[in-house]
Amino acid sequence: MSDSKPQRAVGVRDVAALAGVSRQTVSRVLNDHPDVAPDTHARVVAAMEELGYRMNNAARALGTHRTRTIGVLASDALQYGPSRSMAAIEASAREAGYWLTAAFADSGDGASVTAAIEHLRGQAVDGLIVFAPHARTLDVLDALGTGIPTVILHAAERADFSVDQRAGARLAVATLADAGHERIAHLAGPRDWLEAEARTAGFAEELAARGLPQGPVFAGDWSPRSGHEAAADVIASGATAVFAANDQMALGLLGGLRAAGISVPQRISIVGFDDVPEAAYAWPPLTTVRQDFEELARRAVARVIARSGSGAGGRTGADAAADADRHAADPIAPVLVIRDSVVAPSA
Amino acid sequence: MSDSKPQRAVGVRDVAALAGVSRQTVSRVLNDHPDVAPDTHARVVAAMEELGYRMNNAARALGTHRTRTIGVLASDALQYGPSRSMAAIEASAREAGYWLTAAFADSGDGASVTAAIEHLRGQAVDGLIVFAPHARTLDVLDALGTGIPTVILHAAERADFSVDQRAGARLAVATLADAGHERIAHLAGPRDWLEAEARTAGFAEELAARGLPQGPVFAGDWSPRSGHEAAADVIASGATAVFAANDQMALGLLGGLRAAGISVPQRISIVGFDDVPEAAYAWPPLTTVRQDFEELARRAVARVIARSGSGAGGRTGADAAADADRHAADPIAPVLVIRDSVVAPSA
DNA sequence: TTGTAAGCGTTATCAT
DNA sequence: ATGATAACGCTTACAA
Repeated sequence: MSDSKPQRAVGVRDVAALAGVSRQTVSRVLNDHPDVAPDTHARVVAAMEELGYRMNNAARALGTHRTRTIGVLASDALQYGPSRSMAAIEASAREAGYWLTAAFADSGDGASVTAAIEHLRGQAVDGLIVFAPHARTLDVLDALGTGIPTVILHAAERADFSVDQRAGARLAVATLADAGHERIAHLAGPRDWLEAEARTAGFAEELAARGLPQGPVFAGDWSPRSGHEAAADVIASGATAVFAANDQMALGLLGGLRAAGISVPQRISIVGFDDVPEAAYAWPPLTTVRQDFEELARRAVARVIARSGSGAGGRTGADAAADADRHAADPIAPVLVIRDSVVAPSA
Repeated sequence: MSDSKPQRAVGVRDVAALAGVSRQTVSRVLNDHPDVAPDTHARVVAAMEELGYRMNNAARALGTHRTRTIGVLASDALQYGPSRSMAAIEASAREAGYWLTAAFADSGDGASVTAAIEHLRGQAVDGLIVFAPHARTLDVLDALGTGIPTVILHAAERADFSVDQRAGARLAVATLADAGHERIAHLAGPRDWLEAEARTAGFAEELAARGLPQGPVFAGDWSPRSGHEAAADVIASGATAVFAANDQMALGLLGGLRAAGISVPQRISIVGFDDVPEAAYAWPPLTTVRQDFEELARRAVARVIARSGSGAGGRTGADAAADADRHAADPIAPVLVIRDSVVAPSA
């Protein structure tokens, strides 16, 4: 009962008093202002230490109209790529002294995307990183108009930054073709997924570039199940090789082929996409295409911070500028990881 | 050029003016206060609509000392369990009108955990949900003392809420034993992971309960690679069955066994843990133990909100109370998913 | 280089 | 049931 004061948290006021300066000077120290005498600075810092001062972000945000928070709309965050991106984004953001507010959504469901965006806007984030694997996500975004710096990821050619999906697909097909395959099938991702379409386009392109016949395209949904189920179609098609749009489907296909008594790679060669941890230790180890999600995240965060920091904020002019160079950055090149699921065709 | 005003965002002030009431009344509507005349309420709501009013959370937080934000320290969020939990937590939080601020960390690295916690505290979150797969995370947490309602997850018996890891392991071993296996090996997760230890304990318990000899325990690191590498040891041990502490290792082991010419399940039966999507479509489809992460997330979010809402905030008294019933909630029962990787031993 | 004064948009307190 | 007024903790002018 020594003190009946309502336990007020220490604020700039207290620090200022202890250091014998004004609140404003404390604020200057807090914000690394150039014009503070070295020893004043030291005194303030010491006072902060002694009092265990912690900034109140709400108060700062109220004054500056910036929250140092980036919102991430992580659609389909359970997929391998998005989950990797998410973790990498957090690391980059934290390093830059930013916080991350996350919202998840099912990108196939427009309402869920809208809800997530609204949620994030309500949080007054300084910028947005949106995973838009699905074209519909982009439509919703355009319709809503976020009004703040926004970076689109996981949307193939329509993304602000991306790993070159088409190039990756061509790499995969090239591997198969180089091994001598001519009847190459494609196990595609969902048609309304931008990255799936880009991979399918790359598949067709590489085939065309080599004068090879267009192979059959089977529709999957990224899941191991769909890969498993596609096995019958693949066998029926007479293809000697398959480019699967992701590793999960490739793994499922592997199981399905095995179950049907078809040996891989002797009878059918397979190339996947993503290089999930399982890929290297499947039987046979899967040849696949790896994407650099860390680099993707780094670029995205840097861009959002730069945009929000330049003061332009949510002005429409800034948005136009953003649009202008949306496609400027070169896509990141994927790399082929060669393992044992590709050999020359047996016939 | 019609208006040179600096584009001030609409606030309660504007809404109040348009509705012909005071700011305080608008605030009451915003907070669902009981004492507002129905038609006043309607008028205010209409005004908000018309002006496109959006609450400023920073301002609200400044007044209330609460941010309606839950911090999530998602250690090892790339693992299957944590990533599932994360998504589920976000859903629960959003439903309750809360935001999520995420920080990721490598739970094995104390410094990274400390940094993440500090980061989150700086954000003034109302509560914390911490994934503490690693004992060290718990130690760091205790040493730091968060000062706010905190819920521990993914820490086996030391968690506030959990899926019963030991029971799950016993389920797995029981399946193997029921099939007639007597030489059962365990492919364990990292020893300093609490959930790995709990699964190993369950393994030993079930064996003991049945009067079966304790089988060999091989150390893995959750990765498919470690499962793959354990194949040789498993073969050398003469075990006819293996309980793998997670599906990724089980899948890697499957590949390793295959590569060594050992057929599964004919020669060696396997049970995994997690029921990852790949498990059902591996060859053979993997029998495994499924955890209900959604339920886990629901409970965690409910608890954090309840604790932070009761007003006790960061008082030590509340912390003591939290400790008191930390182990009160019954663990969630895992369920066995029977597929084709278990048969009777051949010998 | 440092200090003073005036907000930022909301909620809390006390009236009415 | 509603209003007036003072916080909340910080930052941005503007002054000195």
